[in-house]
Amino acid sequence: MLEKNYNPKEFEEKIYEKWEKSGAFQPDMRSDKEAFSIVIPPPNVTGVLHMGHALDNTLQDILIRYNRMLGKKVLWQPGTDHAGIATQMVVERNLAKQGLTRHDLGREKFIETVWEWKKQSGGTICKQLRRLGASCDWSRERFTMDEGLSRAVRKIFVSLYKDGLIYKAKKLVNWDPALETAVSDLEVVQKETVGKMYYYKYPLEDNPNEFIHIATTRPETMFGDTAVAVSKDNPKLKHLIGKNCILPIANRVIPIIADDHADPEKGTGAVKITPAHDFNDFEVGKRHNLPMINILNSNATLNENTPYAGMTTQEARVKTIEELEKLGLMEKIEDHPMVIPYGDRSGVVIEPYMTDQWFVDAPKLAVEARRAVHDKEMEFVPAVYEKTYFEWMNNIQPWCISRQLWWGHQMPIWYGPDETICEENEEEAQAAADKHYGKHVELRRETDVLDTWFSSGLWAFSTLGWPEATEYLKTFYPTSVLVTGFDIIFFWVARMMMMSMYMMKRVPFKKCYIHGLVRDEQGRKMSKSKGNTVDPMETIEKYGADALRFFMASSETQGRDINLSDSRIQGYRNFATKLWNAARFCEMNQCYSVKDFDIKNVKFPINKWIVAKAKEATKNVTDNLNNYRFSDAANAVYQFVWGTFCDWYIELTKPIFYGDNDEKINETRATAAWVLDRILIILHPFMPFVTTELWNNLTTRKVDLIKAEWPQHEVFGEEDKRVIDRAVEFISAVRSLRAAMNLPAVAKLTAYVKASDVDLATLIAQNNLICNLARLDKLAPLGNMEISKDMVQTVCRDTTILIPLKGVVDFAAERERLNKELETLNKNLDGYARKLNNKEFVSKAPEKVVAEEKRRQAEALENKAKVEEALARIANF
RNA sequence: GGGCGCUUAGCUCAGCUGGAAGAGCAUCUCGUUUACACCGAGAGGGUCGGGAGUUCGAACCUCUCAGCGCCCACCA
Repeated sequence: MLEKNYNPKEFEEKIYEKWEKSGAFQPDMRSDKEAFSIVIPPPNVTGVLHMGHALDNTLQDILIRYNRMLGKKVLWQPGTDHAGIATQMVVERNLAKQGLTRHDLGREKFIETVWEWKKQSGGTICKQLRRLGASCDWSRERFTMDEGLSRAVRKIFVSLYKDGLIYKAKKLVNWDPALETAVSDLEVVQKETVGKMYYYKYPLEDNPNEFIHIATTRPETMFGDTAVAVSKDNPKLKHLIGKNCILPIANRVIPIIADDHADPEKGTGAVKITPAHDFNDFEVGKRHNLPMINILNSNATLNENTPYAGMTTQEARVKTIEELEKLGLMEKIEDHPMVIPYGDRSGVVIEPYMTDQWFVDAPKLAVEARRAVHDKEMEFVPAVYEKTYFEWMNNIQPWCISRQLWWGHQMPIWYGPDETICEENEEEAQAAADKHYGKHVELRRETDVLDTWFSSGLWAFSTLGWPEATEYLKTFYPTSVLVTGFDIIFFWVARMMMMSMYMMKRVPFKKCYIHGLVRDEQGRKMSKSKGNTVDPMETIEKYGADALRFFMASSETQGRDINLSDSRIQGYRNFATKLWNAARFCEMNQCYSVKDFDIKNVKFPINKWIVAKAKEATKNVTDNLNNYRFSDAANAVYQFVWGTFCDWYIELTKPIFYGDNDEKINETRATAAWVLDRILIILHPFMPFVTTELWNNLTTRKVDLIKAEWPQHEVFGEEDKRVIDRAVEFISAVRSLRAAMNLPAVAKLTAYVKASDVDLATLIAQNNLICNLARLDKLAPLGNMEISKDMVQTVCRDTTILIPLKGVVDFAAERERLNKELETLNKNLDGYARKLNNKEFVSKAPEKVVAEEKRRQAEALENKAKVEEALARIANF
């Protein structure tokens, strides 16, 4: 017996354990069925589940479960990411609590500590994914720093290097002074701020009483100035080109050069050039072969190339201004709106910084990655995201992949006395070096590690065993679909495309489903600092994982952000309760007691009706899932379960179950059980827990629900829905009339019906059902009976329903009701007439549309006549 | 500056190929019934941001105006 109440806590975790233990998540490799695979976007190994994960993984699990039920060979490949910067930061923060830095430990010991930390806290998010119901094949769990994946990283690195697609260069890069590492363009976030614009002047060398006027937001960088630029088209300043000026404080002579970077309209028209600390100036410096003076230490304090060595940039700025004022060179300071780059992890100001770094030739790799999407080898869903993808790929810059961190894949680069060697391991590197030099030489390994996204870029094939030609790789690559958020398109999707096209010559996934962000109830972005985050674990605790999942699915309309809504999640918990109670109803009525009943043989109208509706709902869910229309799919099940099965079918079965027609009872029991099973099947991908619990408790089963067959190509005929559809409409019409007339539910009424012979017969045949649900004691043909003024009337299609009220009719109210009805009818009739009198409409619109319009007009005319009749009847009361 | 979206019921949002405007929540009225009050029945509520155009027909296509948002680049 089912418990009286739906209580997800009772069974969700138990069910999951059973699934996992039974190997239900593992593909049957012996099967020759079509393969379906998804690689999970690997969460940070030390991360905890947030609502974004809940959405992302719910969608994946729906696709995985659906395809598994379709009988495919299904793999959901799970794993975690070492998340270089993020993880290193966490561990360093922990060390800081003990007053230690990573340097106190040294590289080796520090890395050991990180592994230790990973061991401790690394499992959290995977446990949480289990709680959500994610049916990943955990036996294949991978980690981006696993031996196998590390080997893949080294192999592809060497390959790229030898193909000239990885190179080292001294370039200006984004430098994070807190982490003391280079970061990529994508890891820099630009923030609007109100800063200051400083106007001051540099004296000319040949006449110190003449000046060139400068405007800058960063006066402290002047010690790195190696020129001042003006535009050759600047009539006011071009006479200065070729002269020199004196850099105050430093007292260094620098040239005034002509360069179009200097916009006559901006600032003073003259711009100081600091090639080592500004991306534009760097380009100018290259054009004019200017010296590049680095003025910063790696922690962004000023270095000995400046008079203010050791000061922070802020301190140096204050000092510089003071000095300039003393020298009488300072002119004015204005507020100035500007954008300042911050590190997305560290949150500190990013400095353009000249260092040796390693780059991937992304522009070259982008060519194939672009083509594959262009040729639809990989398709974005929704398709608009390919515009974002192309836009970025078309403007792609070399990708800085070296990080001056300790936690990550150390680059497989060794330096000999004057040679750089790239091999997969030390032995090979040594051998190559020895051969090159003709003797044994000492090698020094590059200390930089790789950007985390380098190894994630290989995820689609490295997790499947590459570089080995494994069975899994052969079977599941390319994967079927990648599900991720739009914020990851550049970081990950694009990199995976480039890496996969380069190494595998095939796309990593055939489809890429992009979803939006989960926001808070007011549509604001969730963030810890705002304090508006909601922990999915708490939601699951409160409403169950199924409710949260269903919320995610039903809210997911392609590509749009989702606003979290507690009331909606609660609503889906209620939905699960509703289903639970419907199942209890079936249980109480011994629906599962009927053996050997073939659903193809149903005879009775309500059963034929619900079978047809169930098939319709199934098709609806199937079609929508096939098109990644999660909300439509979820809503189709919801609507069928609650709106059709519970609200109508169960109500319709009651008079049968409470009656004494055994044949009817038996067939209805069997049908109810069949429909409930069908519901459990099509709802399972969305709500795997409650459906499984019910599946297992209602009767003994030959198959587990997780592997139950998804109904496809059903051969039995299209059952007649018309009879019950008519009854439903009829009942609704009577109920509506009762409510409008304020008739108490206890009052049993008689309804007389005027309709065509066919309709009449149809309705009378369902007499029992209709009377029960519409609270009538009698349903009879009007026949030749005279319509009295005491009858209230309503129309439903071409059927007129008349209910005698024996003196209780409030004629004024009734007149008002009828008049209102008449008004609507007239309005509609105007519309029909306007259309049908329009010759163009009649001649140009498809025949079907015209016919439908005519039918509506005829029906409305008929109804109008009936209403007018009724009004006439009570005119004098 | 470049790109991409959004504006539909009080709220949050659906509406896929143009053919009588939908859901959930909220609101109002009423509740006979052992599946369910985490419930049932009924109802109200929309010039589909403004304007113009294409079309027999526009929430949907085109143009335009207004407001909002996101991404990328840049601002001495």
